[in-house]
Amino acid sequence: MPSDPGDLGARLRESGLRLTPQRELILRAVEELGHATPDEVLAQVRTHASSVNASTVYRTLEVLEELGLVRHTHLSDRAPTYHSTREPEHFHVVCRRCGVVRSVDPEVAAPLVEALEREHGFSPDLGHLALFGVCSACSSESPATQ
Amino acid sequence: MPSDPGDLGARLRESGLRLTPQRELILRAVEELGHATPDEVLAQVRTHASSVNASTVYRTLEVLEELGLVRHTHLSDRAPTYHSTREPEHFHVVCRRCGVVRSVDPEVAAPLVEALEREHGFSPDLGHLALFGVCSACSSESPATQ
DNA sequence: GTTAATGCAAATTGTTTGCACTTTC
DNA sequence: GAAAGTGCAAACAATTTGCATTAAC
Repeated sequence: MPSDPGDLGARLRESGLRLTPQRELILRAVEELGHATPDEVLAQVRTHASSVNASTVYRTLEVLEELGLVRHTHLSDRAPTYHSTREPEHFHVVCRRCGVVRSVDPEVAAPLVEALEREHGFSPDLGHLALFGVCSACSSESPATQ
Repeated sequence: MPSDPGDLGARLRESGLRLTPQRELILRAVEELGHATPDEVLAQVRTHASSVNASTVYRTLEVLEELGLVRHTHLSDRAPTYHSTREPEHFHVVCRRCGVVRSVDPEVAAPLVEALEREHGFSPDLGHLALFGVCSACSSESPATQ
């Protein structure tokens, strides 16, 4: 699912921004990795190109997020992870014990979304959501341990 | 709702840990502040006591969390915020535009919890959850802007 | 040729660690 | 008085910023 550079260029130009090889490489890296921290994106870019600077990665991820081409979420207490918005919208569940991350169809959360809108006038953004907990494999293994 | 020092002391002793003035002050600060980052806790402690070291705040919040007396969640992309578990269990919704944080009864998310358990065998921990989105005041003000 | 974008190095922010000293039990 | 806890300073990780240089348009 490599990125279509024309699309990126068009989106950038709409906002008076410029298409650079770094921006193409960084978007491509995010798409290849699925979910990745800025550091991982940097490492991935370096497998293709000689080098890109870390600050360029941060600046570019910010730009790509403003353009709506990537999103970020927090899958750990450490660095955020970015993913392409070409993937269908989803939220994440993360197992605290084994660390496994699964993407979940937002439809599952529809009742929650409706209740929050109805009862609190609040429109949640599920794309940013990561829910921590314990997966089935881990809870059957050692139900007592938290 | 100041903390009962006897309770803290008892919990600590159960685990072979010691009751210190710093630990009392830090727990008290968290309870007074409602939701606070380590930095804010430090500042609050200093309004009572001459001084406590920042590393003691980090170490103590970790201990208090292990004892189940406080919990943390991520209400921003920056530092985590801690709150007392004396508050009834809740999760948080955060408005991206005005920054307002509201606590929500976990009952609202019961259908989501059940669906995740049924369909994915996943038991989510709502206490750690912060949902980002837009509150009613902000969405009526300027519905177009994200 | 203008202006945006990048690279680099230094500054910031949030957090952790090693170790000598202090305090609790 | 033994072991746990604290303070302090230094190390660390992730990110941001200022500014000179480079590249897109």
